[in-house]
Amino acid sequence: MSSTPPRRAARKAPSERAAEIAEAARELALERGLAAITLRSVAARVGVASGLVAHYQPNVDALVADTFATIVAAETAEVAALLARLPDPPQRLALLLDTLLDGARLDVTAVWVEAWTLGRRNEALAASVRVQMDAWQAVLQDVVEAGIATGQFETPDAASVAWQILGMIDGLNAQALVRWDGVNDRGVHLARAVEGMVGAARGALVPGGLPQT
Amino acid sequence: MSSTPPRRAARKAPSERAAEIAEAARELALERGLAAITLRSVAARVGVASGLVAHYQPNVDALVADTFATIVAAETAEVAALLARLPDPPQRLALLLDTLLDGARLDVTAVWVEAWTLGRRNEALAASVRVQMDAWQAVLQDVVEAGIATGQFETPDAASVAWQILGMIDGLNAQALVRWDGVNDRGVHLARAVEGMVGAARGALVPGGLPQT
DNA sequence: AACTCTATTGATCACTTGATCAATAACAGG
DNA sequence: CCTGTTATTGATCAAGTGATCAATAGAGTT
Repeated sequence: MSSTPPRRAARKAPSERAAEIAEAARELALERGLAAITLRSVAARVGVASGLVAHYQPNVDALVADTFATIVAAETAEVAALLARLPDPPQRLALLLDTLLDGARLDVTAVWVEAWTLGRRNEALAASVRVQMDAWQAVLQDVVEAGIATGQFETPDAASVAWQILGMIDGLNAQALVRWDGVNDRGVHLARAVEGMVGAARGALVPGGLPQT
Repeated sequence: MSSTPPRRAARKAPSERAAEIAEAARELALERGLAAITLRSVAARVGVASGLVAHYQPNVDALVADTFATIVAAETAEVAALLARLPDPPQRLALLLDTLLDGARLDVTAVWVEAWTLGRRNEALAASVRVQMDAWQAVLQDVVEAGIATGQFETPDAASVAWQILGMIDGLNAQALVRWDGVNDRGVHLARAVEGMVGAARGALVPGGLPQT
């Protein structure tokens, strides 16, 4: 019948507590957005006083920026790891498009979109956004350049094309955030568009590999 | 040497004052974002007491939603009017892409992106966003269908392609909001991608009309 | 000129936020 | 067993928010 268990949180090693705080902030961001990260909300989730959260971060802006970076870097690494297993550049690109459009990461997309806006008033976050965008672009550029090397792609400016593809993916995902219905064959349309941009053969990027049963 | 001019704002017709408030909110949104719309900030800009702003709107959420709609509807109408002067569908589509990517409307893009996020907590705004997205999509679908009618485009699903193009434009513009550099030939790449999606002839959508001097 | 309607005020309330800091208590090392 | 370090607390501050409403005063009508 003990109503409120222990009144004081167990003392932990700084690194451990810092990790708990980071994890709580991450969950909050994915569930309710970056704007839901406040000293009190994070503290409550960890089960700790608000002052402790402040103790571990110079300010809230930094916590938001770090949280954004953590979430997005994990996504980038995850997708990059997926791609690394496929040797063929067109297959890699097809898998990338397919994976990013499958709707399984809409919570991350919401974080991206929010970061674009919040970055206007949070310089640390803005810097983080630029870093993470560069990382994504690098992943894409790698694939495009690999395809050029094998002769399966042809484009004079892999970097620009990579940026372009990234922008398209972001836009389509942001759209999916607001409007699910109305758009059919998102993957197919995008694949077709990207084929044109990288100079791949028609159908080379069709998601499911070979069409038809 | 009169320090504070008139202490009380001149009494005006409700419709006139409402228009002033709407205009002030619009300017604030374009300059500092939708989040900068508060009872006090709008009131200060109009030169009026905060209570008066509240008097003209049921709540702040509604003012934000209305402001968003005003800004975006004006953009849509402006671009639609531009297009109406060109008879040829490929030319219309090329002009549309070129216009939306020219960077002259980045403030509006910022409002769009912010609305996607704020819509999560402001139902009126979310509804407004859906309406305005539909309006944009309709403009695009019109052009695509016109091209199909003349035989210059060929695609089985004009509606989906229109959504897709819209998503791509939004994404590229959002990207430009954060990163200006690094991306060359945005218009050309997008034109190439869209040509593929609508089934237009290669080069049919190149911005400047005929390439080369 | 008196009157009525209502646009306008601005003080006020309840809340939320980030930040600060003296006080407390748990742990480690001597 | 003591003692010093520091993780942790929670009250507190100032700032900002949306909303409310009695009081005020301007303008049109009679």
